Amino acid sequence: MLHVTLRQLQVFEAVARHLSFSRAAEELHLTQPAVSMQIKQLEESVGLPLFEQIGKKIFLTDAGKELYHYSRSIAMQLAEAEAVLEEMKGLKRGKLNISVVSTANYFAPQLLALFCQRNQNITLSLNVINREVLINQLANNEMDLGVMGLPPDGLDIDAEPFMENPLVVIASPSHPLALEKNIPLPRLAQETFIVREPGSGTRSAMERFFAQHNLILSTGMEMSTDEAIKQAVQAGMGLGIVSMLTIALELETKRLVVLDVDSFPIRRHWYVVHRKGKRLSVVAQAFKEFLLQEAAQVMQTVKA
Amino acid sequence: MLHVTLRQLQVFEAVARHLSFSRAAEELHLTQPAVSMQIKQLEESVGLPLFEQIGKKIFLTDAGKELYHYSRSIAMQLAEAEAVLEEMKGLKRGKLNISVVSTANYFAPQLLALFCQRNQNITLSLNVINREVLINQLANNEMDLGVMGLPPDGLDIDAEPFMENPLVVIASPSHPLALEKNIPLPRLAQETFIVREPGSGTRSAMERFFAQHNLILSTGMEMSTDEAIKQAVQAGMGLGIVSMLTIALELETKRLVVLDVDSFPIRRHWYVVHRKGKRLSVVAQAFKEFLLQEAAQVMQTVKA
DNA sequence: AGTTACCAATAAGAATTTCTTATGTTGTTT
DNA sequence: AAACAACATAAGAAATTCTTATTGGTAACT
Repeated sequence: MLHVTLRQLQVFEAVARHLSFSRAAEELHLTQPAVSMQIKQLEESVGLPLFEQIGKKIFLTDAGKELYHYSRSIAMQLAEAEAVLEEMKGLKRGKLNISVVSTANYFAPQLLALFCQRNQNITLSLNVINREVLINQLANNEMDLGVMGLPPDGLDIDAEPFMENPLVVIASPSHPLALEKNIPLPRLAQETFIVREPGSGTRSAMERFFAQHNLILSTGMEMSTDEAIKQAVQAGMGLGIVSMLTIALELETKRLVVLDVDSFPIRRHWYVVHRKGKRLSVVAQAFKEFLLQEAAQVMQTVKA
Repeated sequence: MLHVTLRQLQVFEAVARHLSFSRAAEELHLTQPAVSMQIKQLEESVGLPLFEQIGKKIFLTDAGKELYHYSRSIAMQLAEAEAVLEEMKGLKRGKLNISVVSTANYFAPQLLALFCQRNQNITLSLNVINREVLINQLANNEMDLGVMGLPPDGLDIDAEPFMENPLVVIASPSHPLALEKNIPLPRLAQETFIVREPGSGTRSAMERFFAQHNLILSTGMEMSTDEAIKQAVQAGMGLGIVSMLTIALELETKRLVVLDVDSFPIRRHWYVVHRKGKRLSVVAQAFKEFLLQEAAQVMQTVKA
């Protein structure tokens, strides 16, 4: 490999531009011998003379002309790199890789949209995956930030709650319990529940809740999305437990109702998570703070 | 300006590629701490972290990914520059700027063509100009090599003869002297000569020759090209003095004849010239040697 | 848990590179 | 011939880039 230094190329570029060692030295705030030496070394490692002196003036040799071309090109690249990195420091630009758990799909896009609107030039990629995959990504550092309902225990995770995530029992409006008030919790044991697949956050939260209250719930069908559960509940196939945030539309259009069960809603939160010790990029840090400080309020506004 | 070194970028590129400081150190035949330091300095001058360590593995940050892109690009440029310069060293490639005096136009192209044929990848530019302009270019280092009939005295010129350049007297076949033998030189004083413009090499050689032999020649028309002189002589407007090389075609087709005058032909030579002290490029050097060693022979062959 | 292995960070000093000052050489100008 | 302008050269100072030796932290294996 050619043993040229960037310094040599910079000096060379200046000399070639001025066609003068002394002028170049001035421009670079160097002494003239320093320039001479750099050029000499450069010529040495290139193996060809780059300048020729005819009388008082100096000229570029053919080799010099070629190298001048490349020097300028490299200088351009560097300047561009500098500009890009400088922008990244100022949050003006950056990439943000976010993974959210399926359920968050009902509100995350709105938050992301708002954040992007405020901070132009940010390239954002949103990954909607289930809880298990997200935990995997977290372990392998394949994303900047994650949003999930309940951070896992084992791993070293930095998780902070930023918004409420009430789980409620939903039913078709025609369900016998639809109009009742203060339904006692044990009453649910008689009902069939349509649940998410094992590994889902909602599913495990639900199981833990029933276990805590010494209830055995009869699970009917398993569905892999909240959307499917809502459909099944609407069709009268049983009750469901979902995040309040996912059913705004169905409540409004009276396709579903929330049952008034004792001890409900289950009070949970949405967490923004990243692996402990991960150095967040400026953009990621900004988005995290945006979530912590404004997400709850923003979602309220949207709902109203 | 960013104070990055090429070394830093090289080291960074290796680390980014291997995602390991130790592997990069091996590849570069360095110790691991050396790599650590280079990266640290690079991060310092960039102002952003380039890697992040999660557990045992390291990953590129966004800034790192950007810089990686530019590092590779710069490395490519350098490799390309190296290849080009390496080729130039080996004569495989190069540029050659040659200026020839107008008269040389009759043979120079053939020589150049042969040289180019032998050495592919050489970019050649041939400049046909008159003697005065050529001397100017010589002084200003605006060309690699020149070909002229008589090198100027004043300047520091390195001139070497490489081929004969006999000047002969030409006439129309219908001219009274056309068939005479051993025409005495003074006889020419009665004839009218069609000559090149002042400043032309042929013109001054001619004037010097007549002055040496104490003859006053009567010049009729002045023409700025040898081609025009030949036309005029054919038309019977007088005699001409031109280089033998320029009239091969006309002799063959009997449009012109060479007069058998005493002391003729004027024995001159073609010279390859460059400013003294000029560092000839490898290509230029090669062409010069080609002229010195083969030109005469090649032109013989072509004529025959 | 304790041990081992691996990887990167840090510290100190050696080797190398890159500067500056001082001076020499060459070609141009007066 | 002398003065000037421009690059080359030499020697030593300053800065950098290495190496060796050591520390700290994480993961894997008894």
